[in-house]
Amino acid sequence: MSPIHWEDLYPSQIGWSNPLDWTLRETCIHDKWIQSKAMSQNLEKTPTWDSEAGYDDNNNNNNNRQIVLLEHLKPLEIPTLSQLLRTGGLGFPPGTTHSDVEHHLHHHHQQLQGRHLRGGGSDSGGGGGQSPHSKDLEHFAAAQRLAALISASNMKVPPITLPTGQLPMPLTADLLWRYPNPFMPQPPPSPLESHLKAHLPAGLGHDPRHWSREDVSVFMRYCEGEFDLERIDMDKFQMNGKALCLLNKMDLAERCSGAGDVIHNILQLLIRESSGFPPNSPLTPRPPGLMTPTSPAFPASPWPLLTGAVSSANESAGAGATFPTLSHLISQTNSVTLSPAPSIDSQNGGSPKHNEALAAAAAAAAAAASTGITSIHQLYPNPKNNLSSSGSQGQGKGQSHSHTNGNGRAPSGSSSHSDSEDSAERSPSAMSTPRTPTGPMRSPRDAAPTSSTGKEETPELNTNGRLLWDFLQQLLNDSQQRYTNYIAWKDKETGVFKIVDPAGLAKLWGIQKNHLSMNYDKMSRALRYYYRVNILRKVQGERHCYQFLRNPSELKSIKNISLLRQQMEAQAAAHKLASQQAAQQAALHGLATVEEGSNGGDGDRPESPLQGPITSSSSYDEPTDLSMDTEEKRARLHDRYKREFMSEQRSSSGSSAEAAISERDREQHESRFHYSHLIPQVSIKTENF
DNA sequence: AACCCGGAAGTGAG
DNA sequence: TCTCACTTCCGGGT
Repeated sequence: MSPIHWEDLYPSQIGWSNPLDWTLRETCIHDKWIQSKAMSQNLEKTPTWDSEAGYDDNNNNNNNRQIVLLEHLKPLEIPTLSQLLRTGGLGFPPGTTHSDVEHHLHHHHQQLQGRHLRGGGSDSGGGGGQSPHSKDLEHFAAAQRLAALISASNMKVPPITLPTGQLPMPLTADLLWRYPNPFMPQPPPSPLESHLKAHLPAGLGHDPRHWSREDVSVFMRYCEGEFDLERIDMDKFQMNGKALCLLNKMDLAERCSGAGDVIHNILQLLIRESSGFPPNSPLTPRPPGLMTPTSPAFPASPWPLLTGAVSSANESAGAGATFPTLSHLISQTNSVTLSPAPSIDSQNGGSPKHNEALAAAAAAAAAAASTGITSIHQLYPNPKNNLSSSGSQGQGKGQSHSHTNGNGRAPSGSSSHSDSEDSAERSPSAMSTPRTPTGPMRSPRDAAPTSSTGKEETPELNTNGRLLWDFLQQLLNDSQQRYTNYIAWKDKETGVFKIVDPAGLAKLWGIQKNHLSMNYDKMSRALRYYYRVNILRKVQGERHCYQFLRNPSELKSIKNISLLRQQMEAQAAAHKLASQQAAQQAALHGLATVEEGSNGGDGDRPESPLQGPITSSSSYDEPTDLSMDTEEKRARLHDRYKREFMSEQRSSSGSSAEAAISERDREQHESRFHYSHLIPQVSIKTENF
C-alpha cells in the first residue's frame, strides 16, 4: 500500500492535542475541515476504532473502546471512513482500505506508547512547540480524531454513562463517551516533575487540585519567582486548585499572557505526577466547548447544551440551571470557588466579558467534573461577563445534555431546568441553592441539598433530557438558540413550537435515547402520547407545530406520566359525567320529548350536539393539578365541569368557551404557562371509561 | 407523499 | 415481576 500522508489527515493548525481538548479555534478549524471533507449525509456501517484493540466491526459491546462523538460533528454530516477513503478526503491514496488505516493507526499508536510527551500531554496549542515526536504525535492525534470520527459516524452509541459513580461529569450533555481510554500514553516522570515536586513552596500539596485559593496564590507567586514570569494578576486567579487545574492553556494565557504556557505545563506535570493519569485524560473529561471558551470564535457547537449552560448560566443562574449538565454539577459536595463571587443577574445576560465568564464557567464546570460544586454562584466568578450569543447560531447540531442513564426516571432529585420560564421565575435565592441535583445522582440522599427553595415537598424529577418533553424544552430554551434549525418557539408565551427539521430532530432524539433508527414518525408517536396527558397538543393545521400545555417545572413535579394519565382519565370521566348530567338537564328543560333514560346511564355519544363544543373547549383537557389527590380533584373537576357546562348552556356557543376558559383560568395553577388558558384541542379519549 | 392519528405489542431500565 | 416511557409497527385518515 502506498504510504499514507498523515500530515494531510488534518489541518496542521490543530496540532496533536486530544480532540477533547481542542480549543475553540481548533474546533472551528476542524468543523471547516469536516465540512470540506464530508461527502454525504448517509452513514453506513464502518468499523469502529478501539485504540487499544483496533477496529471493532460494529461491535457495540466493547466498553473499553473510545467513543467520542465529537461535539462539532454534525450528526448527519459525518462521512464514513469508506467515503473518506473513496474521496481521498483523508489524504489516503486510492485503494486504501479499512485495514490499511487500521494498520497505520495501530502503528502510530504503538510507536507512541511509552514515549514521553514532552511539553504537556494535554497541550492544545496549535502546532506550536515541536517536540522530537511532534510529527508522530500529530499522526497519533489525527488517528485519534479519525477514530473518533469513525466511531461517531456509525455507531449505535450507548446512552451516556458516567465512568465512575462519583464524579459528576460536565460533558454529559454534549458528548458521547466511553471510558476508559486515555488518549495519551503514560510518560515516566521527568526531571522537571521531580524538581517541581521537591521545590514547591512548603504547605503546598503536590496535587494542585487540592489546593485552596490561598494555595493557588502561593503557587502563582512561586511560579512568578521560580520561573521568572511576568507579573501575574492575582485577581484573575481567585480560585482554588481544582478550578485552576481545569483552566487550559488558552485560559491561562488570557489571564497571564506570558506565563500561561508555563503555568499550564507545570500544572499538568503536577497533576500527572499526583494522579497517575494525564489531567486531560478522558477520566476527567471535558467537552470541547468547555475546554477553551476563551477562543475568539465561539464554535458551532452541535451538542452544546453544556456550553449552553455555561453561557446561559452567565445570564442567569436560572438559565444556568436550565441545563442539567451544568446544573447537576452545582449540587455536588465539594466546592470550587471562583471569585469574586458573582452576582448573576437574572435573565439580563448582560455582562461584558464573556470570554472570562466562559473560561471561568468552563473551569468551574470542569472542576466540578472532578470534584463537584455546591453553588452555581461559585461557577461564575465575575458578574460582569457578557455573553453575546456566539456566531454559532443555527449551526449547532446537537443535543444530548445528559447522561441518559437509561431511559428511566431518576428516582428523585430535581431535574435541571430546561425551561427559561422556570429560570425567570427562579429567585436568586433559589439560584444559590439550586434544586437541581442531577447527573450521577442516584439516590434521594444525593439529591438532598435543595432546601431553601421551599419546594422540597415536591421534588422534581431528574428528567435531565431523558424524557422527550424535557429534551424538547432544552433544545427550545437553549439560550443561544443553537437548535433553531431543529426546533423553535413559534410563540414561547403560549408554548407553541415548531419542529423545523423533523428528521434532524428525530435524529437528535434518537441519539439521545440511543435509538439511532429514530425517525420523525416514531418520535411523533411519542409526542402523541403526550396528548392524552395534556403535556402537548397539536397545533391544528400547522405542520410540525405543537404546543406545550404544561410548564416544565410542573412536569418535573409530576411523579410519572402514568399518574398524570390517571388523573386525566379521572378528569375525562368527570367531564363525561357532567356532560351526561347536563344533557339530562337540558332534556328536562327542553321539550321533554325524550324518554330515553336508559341512554343517560352510559351514553357515550360523540356525535351528540353537546359533545363537540365541549370537547374542543372545555377544561377537561386542562393540565392536571397533581398537587391534589385524585379524589379531591375528581370532585373538584366534577363541580367545575358542571359549572362550565351550565355556563355553556346559558351562553351562546361562542362565548361559552370563553366563560369556561375564564373559569378555568381562575383555577389555573400558578406554575403553568401563561398560555394555559388557551383551549387545547386535545385528542383525549373520552370514551370507554 | 407527507403528515397525522392512535392501537397494539415490544423494549429496556428501574 | 411490574411499571414506565417510550419504540416500533401499522392501518387508516387528511
